[in-house]
Amino acid sequence: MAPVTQQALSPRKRPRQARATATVDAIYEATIQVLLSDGPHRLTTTRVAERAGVSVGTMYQYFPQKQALIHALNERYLESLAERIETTSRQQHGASAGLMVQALIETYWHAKTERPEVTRALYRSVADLDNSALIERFAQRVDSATITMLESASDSRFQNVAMVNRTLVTVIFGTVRNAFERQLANHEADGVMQQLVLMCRAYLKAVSETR
Amino acid sequence: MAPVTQQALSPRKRPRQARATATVDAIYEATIQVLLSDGPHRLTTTRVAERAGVSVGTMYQYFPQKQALIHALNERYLESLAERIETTSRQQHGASAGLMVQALIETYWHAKTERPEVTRALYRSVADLDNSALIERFAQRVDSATITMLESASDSRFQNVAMVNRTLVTVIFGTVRNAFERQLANHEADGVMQQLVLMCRAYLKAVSETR
Amino acid sequence: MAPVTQQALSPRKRPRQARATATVDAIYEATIQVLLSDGPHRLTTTRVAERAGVSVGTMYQYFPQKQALIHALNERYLESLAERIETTSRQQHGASAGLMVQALIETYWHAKTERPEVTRALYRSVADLDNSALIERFAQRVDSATITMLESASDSRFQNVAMVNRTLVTVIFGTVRNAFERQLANHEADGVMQQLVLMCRAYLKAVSETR
Amino acid sequence: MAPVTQQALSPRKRPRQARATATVDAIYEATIQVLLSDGPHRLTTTRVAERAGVSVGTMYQYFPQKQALIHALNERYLESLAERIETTSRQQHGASAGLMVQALIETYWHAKTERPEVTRALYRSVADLDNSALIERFAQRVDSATITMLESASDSRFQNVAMVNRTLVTVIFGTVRNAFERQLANHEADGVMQQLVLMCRAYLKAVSETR
DNA sequence: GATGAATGAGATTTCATTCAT
DNA sequence: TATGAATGAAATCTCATTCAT
Repeated sequence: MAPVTQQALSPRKRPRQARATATVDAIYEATIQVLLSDGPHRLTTTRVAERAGVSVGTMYQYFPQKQALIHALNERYLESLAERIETTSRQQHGASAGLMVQALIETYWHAKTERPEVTRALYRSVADLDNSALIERFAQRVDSATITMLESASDSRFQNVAMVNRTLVTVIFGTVRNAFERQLANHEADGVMQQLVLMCRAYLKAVSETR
Repeated sequence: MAPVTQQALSPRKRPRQARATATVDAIYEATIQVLLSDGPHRLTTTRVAERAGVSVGTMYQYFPQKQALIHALNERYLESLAERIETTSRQQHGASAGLMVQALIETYWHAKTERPEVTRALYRSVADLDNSALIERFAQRVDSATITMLESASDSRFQNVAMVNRTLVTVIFGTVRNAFERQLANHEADGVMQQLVLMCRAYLKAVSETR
Repeated sequence: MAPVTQQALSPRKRPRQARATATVDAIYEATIQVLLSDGPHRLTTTRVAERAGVSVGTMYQYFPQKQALIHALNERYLESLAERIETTSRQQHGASAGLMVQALIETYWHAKTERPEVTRALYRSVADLDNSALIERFAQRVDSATITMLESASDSRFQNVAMVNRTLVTVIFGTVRNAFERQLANHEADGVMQQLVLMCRAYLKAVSETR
Repeated sequence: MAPVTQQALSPRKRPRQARATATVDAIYEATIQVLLSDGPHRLTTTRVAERAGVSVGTMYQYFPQKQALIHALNERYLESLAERIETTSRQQHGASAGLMVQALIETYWHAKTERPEVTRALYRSVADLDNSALIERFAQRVDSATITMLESASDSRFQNVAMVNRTLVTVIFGTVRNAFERQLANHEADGVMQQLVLMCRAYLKAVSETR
């Protein structure tokens, strides 16, 4: 396998013709399908190409390495996740802090559980990929959105909003992932999510000054 | 690759002699080394054997499949982690609930961060392994220990101790993993851990009846 | 294709068992066969392995890259060529300068023409290989042998033996190669070789002082 | 790859318009560039087209096969080389034989060294090409020109002018190539060229009858 | 004519696993 | 029992060539 350079992770060329765009989309979709049906270690370039209904050669026109595929997939996923969180943050602007964390938790949990196999596939796809840059970018977008939200809370004010935010985000994202991966029964998972809301609220009350 | 059967995942034979034990240990150590230095996709049987100073043939005496290696590695790790948590749980028996969660968080965080590369290597080794059975067993040991601990709290009593425990464990383990993986700066990570203690205590206060 | 590092050009491991030695020899022989029968651009790793009667995997145990094969082949060839020239140089020690160049020309010409297809195959195999290091080493061995020889000439003495030697070697080797590659008819090539002897002798007479 | 037929080696169509000529020139130039910067095994049709600023499709209008490109390149090169030699031969018509060989050596050496990378690139481009026909044609043009020249020598007359000429040409061209490929230091190469002149003159004197 | 997307055979290379010694 | 040579299926990736737009 060729060494993975940063540059090699971005698509080799942008599709210029309509045909090409369709091809790229088919490849994305096929990647997810293969990840789901065959698992990450059966995610091979030939399999993806076959499932996408294109030749390997075509795939390599757009993704110069296998890694580029997975990278692009994660990029897309984190992109859409960030957008959902930003949307929630905007919607909760000016609400009470309690409602904010509740909305955040729900958004994230839904994002992870609405297509659970996709989530699982993505978690597992990552093993070989250095996606710390992606994560970093994602974290910054999220932090910026949630801090803005928290600062607008109608009922609370925080001395060290950065730390409170970092704590909340770390706890919520970590807990959701863990609940997801522990494969809790549905009612158990729902219970944990409710308790998580409770917990975050108790925390917010403890660290906020009333406005 | 031969299909992975459950039976095939356990070492082919238990080491009976001192020499054999040393060999197996060398193999474990070598696996971690290779994982760290070469990454999971360069974790090959030849490389591990070479690093361990044995021949591939010998390695296959102890681990009938490559998967068995990784499986055994994770088993060992979770085993020792469970033991540490059980120890902590015993030590905190009868303490206040607040001290309990603090001890739990510290134990888990230390376990993850004292050899961070090993932790990272193990996280990454898992991609292709179905380790849900391992996780399940680990979770049960932990739950049983922490529930016993929580029930002995000197200052609190919980209506639904199972749920409270599940919540705490999910939150703590999830948060720790997330803090670890986000690669927070040291002081940030420490801050989050302190806040996590705070948060868990606030939660416990909210859901407990004074004894 | 992986980038060609210098290290990668030497055999990956030395054969330790008799079986392994036989394998390596078979591979060398097969490489020449394929080069001859299929031409350099049909020299593929699979073809060589097949012809050698081993699996590709085995071949890669000994030659980590396709280039390593060709490199080894050239190394072997230049090695034996250098030996022949050294032998000739020793044999002509103390002879007349005229006999020396005659012997040198004959040796080189025979070496090139006794298995002409092999010679041609090797010339063509080189296109992608940076064999300047090999050539350099070869040139030094040859220079050292021929200078020693020339200095011992019974009938001549040279002011600047290094230059005379460099000239002779460059002219002889170049002319032989060119005669070979121009595909002259046999009698034409023989004629040129005889004239070359004549020419070198005339040159030697012109630049030497009688002893 | 389609089998290479002789007919397929000539450009598919002659450029009739100025635009077409420019395109073909750009392709030639690009071929050399790619050969120089990427080496012969990275000489791909796509790369050449890209460097030439045309599409692959367009390139295939002019060169129906990749081989045709290299063939045409060599043809062009040998063509211009032959012309230079013819020019020199005409200029030296009637001069002394000594001046003739001197001029011939200088012409050839300059032709090879004025753009050394191009020379090297061309040498390496040839591996897979059967260019014996080209060489043959080139040799005949050269022979015819140099024989005519030699026959006009003011100071010498040769019994077997064909053989003398063949010898001179083979020696000079072979030596120049070898000096070039051995990568001699500049002063060494210049020295060899001067000695070569000396040598050829000594030879001519030995084989000629004074006129 | 020109373009460049698509093709797919085929090349290189890896690596889990076996088995003769 | 230990060794490590051998295996070969399978993976990644390339590139000459075609052809729809």
